Amino acid sequence: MSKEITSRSTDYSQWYNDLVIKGELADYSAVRGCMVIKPYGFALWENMRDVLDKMFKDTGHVNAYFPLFVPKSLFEAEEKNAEGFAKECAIVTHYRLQADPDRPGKLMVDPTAKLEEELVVRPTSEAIIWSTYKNWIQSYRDLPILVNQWANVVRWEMRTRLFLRTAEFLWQEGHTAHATRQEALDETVKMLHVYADFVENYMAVPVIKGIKTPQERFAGAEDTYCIEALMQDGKALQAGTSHFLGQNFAKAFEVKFSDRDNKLDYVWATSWGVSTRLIGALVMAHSDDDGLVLPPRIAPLQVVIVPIYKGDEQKAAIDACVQTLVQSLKSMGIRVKYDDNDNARPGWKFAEYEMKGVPLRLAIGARDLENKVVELARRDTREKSTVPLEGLAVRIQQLLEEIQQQLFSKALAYRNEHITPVDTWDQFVSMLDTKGGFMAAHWDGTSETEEAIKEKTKATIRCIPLDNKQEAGHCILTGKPSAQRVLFARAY
RNA sequence: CGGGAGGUAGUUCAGCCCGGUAGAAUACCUGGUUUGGGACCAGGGGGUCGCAGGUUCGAAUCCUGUCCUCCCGACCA
Repeated sequence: MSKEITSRSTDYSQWYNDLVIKGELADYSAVRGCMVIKPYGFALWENMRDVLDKMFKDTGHVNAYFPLFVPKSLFEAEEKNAEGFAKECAIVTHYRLQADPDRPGKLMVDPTAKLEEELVVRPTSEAIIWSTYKNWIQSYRDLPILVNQWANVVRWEMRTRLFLRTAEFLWQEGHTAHATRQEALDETVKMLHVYADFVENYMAVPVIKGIKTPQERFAGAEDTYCIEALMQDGKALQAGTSHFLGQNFAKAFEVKFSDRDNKLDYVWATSWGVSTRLIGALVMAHSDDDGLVLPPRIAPLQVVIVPIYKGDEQKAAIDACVQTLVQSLKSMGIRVKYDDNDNARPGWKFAEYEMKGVPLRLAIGARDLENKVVELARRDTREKSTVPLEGLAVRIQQLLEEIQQQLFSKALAYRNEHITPVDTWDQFVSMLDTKGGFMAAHWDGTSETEEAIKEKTKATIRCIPLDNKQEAGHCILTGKPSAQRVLFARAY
């Protein structure tokens, strides 16, 4: 039919696009590199956002909102940060349009409405936020500041991909200010763990927690911590980052505080973020050639019920039975939909909800009603079974939990199988090409070698895992001594 | 930004080479029969052919420009 999906083996990229478009997560838009997030995709984002937001609040953070625009002079204050983002900034230079005298009915930029100072559309908000924190902080009593903002940002990427890299995307960015280096470091690591907790336990995507090399570090950070996930095509995806910013932004924006001994010092900072890119990770981690597979804890719909009937009489009997079931499911907090739309037949609905990744599907017909059973189908395993109506709601609740665990276990097994220790250059190259995934390899610790490896293989160091095992060895490229293995992969 | 492909009905596409007033499937609307894996019959509506210029008696078709998308590459906290 018109909704066929390209298989992963035929064309992985096209498969991904098909899922996003045909699964109705998002659409292309009239704006280069920008997508429309459709209601189903946005419902998914809302679920993710709500869980994360609660986690942030449970760890003492509060939400605020800062402007979309950053005056250029503020933006350039922290030089490394500005330099890192300069190539992908959208700039507002004018504030008015006027009728175009040469083209009736058309508009042109009013050349007299040029801004004194250009405004940068935020690619990240450190600058505007730290220029504000300057006014909020005078004493150690004003610290810490633990603020998060849910916002959109713009990065003018050369090549975009739905969810994975769009010119505009939604995210949250935490920006915290602390009195001591240690406190800021603790916060950086704490939020990394929050992210890992969320991605693993709600999205069912296993991640490796680690530190970026200087080469891959956030512009303006002293250290960048990250969580790295593995996709089904063997490429890695950076799923979230948490940055220890040191005193860089405090110095750039002159944010000082008096400590207990009345000595002035610069404030210590962190920032951390995850974005709608996580949806891309989710899609690529679990889905199959029949469509999306969504983990129950964040699936917009957890259960769909499809009636099968001949005539109004049967329909009415099924309605009555389903109504009770729906009520008990809803009372347990389960997101359920009874799809009794008469325009689509059962087979069509089955295919549709499989495409959309609904974890559980119930089919109930007159035959089932007589036997007091329903047909229960799992999206993840495609298993179908006939189960009694008696105690169904509880069983569904358990099953959703089981599916959640199963998805994680499966993804974890795949991920673990794809961390390959390699000891020679030939092995490194051939495993990258044939198997993919992470290569655990020795590296001499220099940016030059890292760059050379990237140039030769397109593989980058995804991270140095936290609590990494120390082990003497030799760099796979240069043969120089190395104290530990780091994780290389080709990445999105 | 470089290379390749593409934009025609809501959607997927044919028509373009060789200019002559726009087509299929599907979706949609109406009525009926249906309903346990993407139903069937009958009738019906829907497109200034991405946009802007140009050539021509005449442009979906030829030419120029421009916008948007996809794939590969470069770039990318």
